[in-house]
Amino acid sequence: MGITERKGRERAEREHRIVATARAIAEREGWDAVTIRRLADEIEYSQPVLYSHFENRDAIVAAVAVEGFKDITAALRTAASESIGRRKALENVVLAYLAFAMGRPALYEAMFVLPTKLRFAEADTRPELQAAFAALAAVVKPFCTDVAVVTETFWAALHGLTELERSGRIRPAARADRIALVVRAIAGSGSSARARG
Amino acid sequence: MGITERKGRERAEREHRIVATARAIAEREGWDAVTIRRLADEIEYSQPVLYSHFENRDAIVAAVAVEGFKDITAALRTAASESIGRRKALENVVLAYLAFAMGRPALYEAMFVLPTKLRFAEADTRPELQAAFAALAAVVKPFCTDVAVVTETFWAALHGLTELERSGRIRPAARADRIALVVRAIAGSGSSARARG
DNA sequence: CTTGATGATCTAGCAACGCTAGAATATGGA
DNA sequence: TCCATATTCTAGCGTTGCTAGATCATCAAG
Repeated sequence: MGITERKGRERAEREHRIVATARAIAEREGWDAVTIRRLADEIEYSQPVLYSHFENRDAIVAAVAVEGFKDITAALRTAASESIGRRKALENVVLAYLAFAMGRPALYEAMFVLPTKLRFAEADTRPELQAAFAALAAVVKPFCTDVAVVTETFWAALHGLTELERSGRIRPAARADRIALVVRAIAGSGSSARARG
Repeated sequence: MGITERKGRERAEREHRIVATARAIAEREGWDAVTIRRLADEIEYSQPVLYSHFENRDAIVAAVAVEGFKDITAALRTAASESIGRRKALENVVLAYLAFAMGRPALYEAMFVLPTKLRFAEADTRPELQAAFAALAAVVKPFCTDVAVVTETFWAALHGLTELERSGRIRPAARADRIALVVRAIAGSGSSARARG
């Protein structure tokens, strides 16, 4: 009797459709357009059904954010693995990070700007978030001893560059210069402590 | 016949009260609590009066943000001027920036996080915003040639550190280490190009 | 002083929001 | 066939930003 299983699958699939629809609307029209009524319309169920899946609207945004962390982790890992040499890896990860943020502004917004209860750097941190952090740490590690601190600061620089550029507070034209600055700050200007990998 | 002038003064004073009230509510209870009805209540006028001063709610938030930029400019200037030596000035400005952001989260949110039409790095940039940028540039200038690029990157790092720590994504305990890292990245680890001031 | 126009202010209400109580419907075992 | 359970829906509450149209105060002209 796979009845319960079938119901469970259908339920899981519906939940996935909610998240996918929310993400699609947000990326096309912004998060303001993602209303419970609109989502209910698009998945062809009434509004209360959404609340049997998620506690409230924020929980839906958070679910999209978690998807975003999976995606960015994959993007950063690819950027690192396709690079030759640790310095190039560092640089390509920076480029990949900014490309991700600029290319999917709504997704990035869900991950970092909108009020969320997702926590980092704590015991209950979700694995998706830890994985993203680890992907950043991987390319930083060859250049330092205190990996955690450097990764956090590195990440802060990337996030700051993203937000300030996205809100028009720093000059887009100077992006490459700023990136070079960050890379040099971590990898050093000359050949680093040990020779190139 | 100062009638028109008196009316103008009263109007300006009422506008100031709106902004001050919005800021006060936001800092005490968060921006969600800043509703048009609430503001109308507190200034003892009806709601449409607010719309004779500001186009919409966002414009009120923006007005508070501009006040915030004046405040942070003052804080950064003080931190710099009270420091002995350019490296200490840089370090104290970093501390002042983070103290400002952490001490007035709602104000900082209005300045950087909430959707605003305030622009930077453009012709129509408001003087308050330029002044804040200049205050950061002042302490960076002794350590580099391309002041604009370094200031933008410096600012991005500060903003990133602020946001990631405020949203619980990096460890508060490691703040001092991260700050040291940023300061060293700009000022250099040993004595900088020229001797200390 | 009265009148009429102008501008300032208010009352009342619209449409949309997140969310939920309670009715209606479908499901599956006795 | 009947009932209990679980699922889904209808309808609506309270709140939001914002606005049309009524009301009121002000002041120059007659």
